[in-house]
Amino acid sequence: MTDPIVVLLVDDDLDVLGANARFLRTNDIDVVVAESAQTALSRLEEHPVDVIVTDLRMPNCSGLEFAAKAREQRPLIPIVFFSGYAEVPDVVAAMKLGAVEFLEKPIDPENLLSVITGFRNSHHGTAANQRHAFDALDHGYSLKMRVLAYEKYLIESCLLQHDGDVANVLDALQINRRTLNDKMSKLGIRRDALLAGAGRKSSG
Amino acid sequence: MTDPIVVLLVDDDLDVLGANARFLRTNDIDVVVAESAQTALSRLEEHPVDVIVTDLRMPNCSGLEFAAKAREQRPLIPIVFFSGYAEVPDVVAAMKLGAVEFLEKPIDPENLLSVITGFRNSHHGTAANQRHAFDALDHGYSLKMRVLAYEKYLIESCLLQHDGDVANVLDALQINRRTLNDKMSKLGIRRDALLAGAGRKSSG
DNA sequence: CCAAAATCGGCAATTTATTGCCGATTTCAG
DNA sequence: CTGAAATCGGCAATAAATTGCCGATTTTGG
Repeated sequence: MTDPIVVLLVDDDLDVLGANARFLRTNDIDVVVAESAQTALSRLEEHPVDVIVTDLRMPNCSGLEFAAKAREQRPLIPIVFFSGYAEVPDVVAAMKLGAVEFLEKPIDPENLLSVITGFRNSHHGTAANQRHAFDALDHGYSLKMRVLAYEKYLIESCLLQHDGDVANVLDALQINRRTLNDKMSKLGIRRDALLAGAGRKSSG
Repeated sequence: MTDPIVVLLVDDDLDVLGANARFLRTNDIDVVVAESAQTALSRLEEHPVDVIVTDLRMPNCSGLEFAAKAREQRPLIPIVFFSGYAEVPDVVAAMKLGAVEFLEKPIDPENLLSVITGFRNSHHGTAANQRHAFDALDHGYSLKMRVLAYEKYLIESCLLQHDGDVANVLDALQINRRTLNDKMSKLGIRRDALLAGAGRKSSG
């Protein structure tokens, strides 16, 4: 039995918020709730959140603004939006921001659950932010070197995201197991050291 | 400014198709038209297309299916969808497939033009908008795809930096000329279009 | 127009990467 | 400790990328 998934659920409608939280909890999801973007940002600092599920439309601060700020704290965290009156531009903006899913209100609880648990197995949505940091070390090396460095970065990120579960990494990267092992060897990626260094997710 | 951008415009409504094509052509866009997904795939083989602009809903083959097939031929080509009755799941699916933009019908021609020329301008300087297309591929794509996207980005940047001088690029990237040509062909990089878009610096 | 230089694609030899199969080792739960 | 599951590396067949050489085409400069 692995650690439960921690979901940060954000909705200004307290009835809906409570109902969804209750449903997720009965399905072994660890739910942290917030009724506003501001509260949610505080919760994000306090708890080791794995997935953010947020309403797009909220009174003070829109879901998009909240997502942008949340990304500053947690660049790699998957964000799921939901909304009842989403216009196409809203959806496009959310997806460009790196949303991994966009659900329509009213939410089908079973669907939400399957989306959330889906991340445990195949984790989509690598953040764009992290690559920006990566790009900094660019100039002066050969194409092959830079591409290899990028490949190394991608594999390490994916390994970390999947908590070292090789089978999941193979699925996410769509790569042969033997090939992954060869690449890791050649690129000097050590799975055990990576996990030890990251200090597996646990209590926070 | 000979041949800035080649756009493959796909729409089963021939009136709309013709009108949009005409408008783009009067604005120095090289437009290849197709009234079906099947025709579009053939056009894609015949012409050096830079951007695909396609209707989401078409009789035989939906825009999503077409986009998936088009990606097999040209994995990194930017795709812009438009649709009049788009549901949220459609938009989400399109964005996950790597769409760079999603427009609503009726199309504002000026808006379409600015989206398309946005790609051209992106070739200037640090390729900010190009990065968008590049980032879009990050959602659940294979390691190979992501590495190819990065390789394309590096080659294009280097070409621009050296003002299209292939000999300098070979030296900078430490790569064989034959290999560079193969990669450019495979990745859909066209030196002339790249330089036309960036507006070649004349001297020094 | 010509001539020189640069760019590009076809082809085949060479090198490298990918993959499946085998068993060895490690990890994990009881 | 024991058995089951997961991970890893060696090896060889296959697939793909890289490279040099050839000439064709395009661009540059008179």
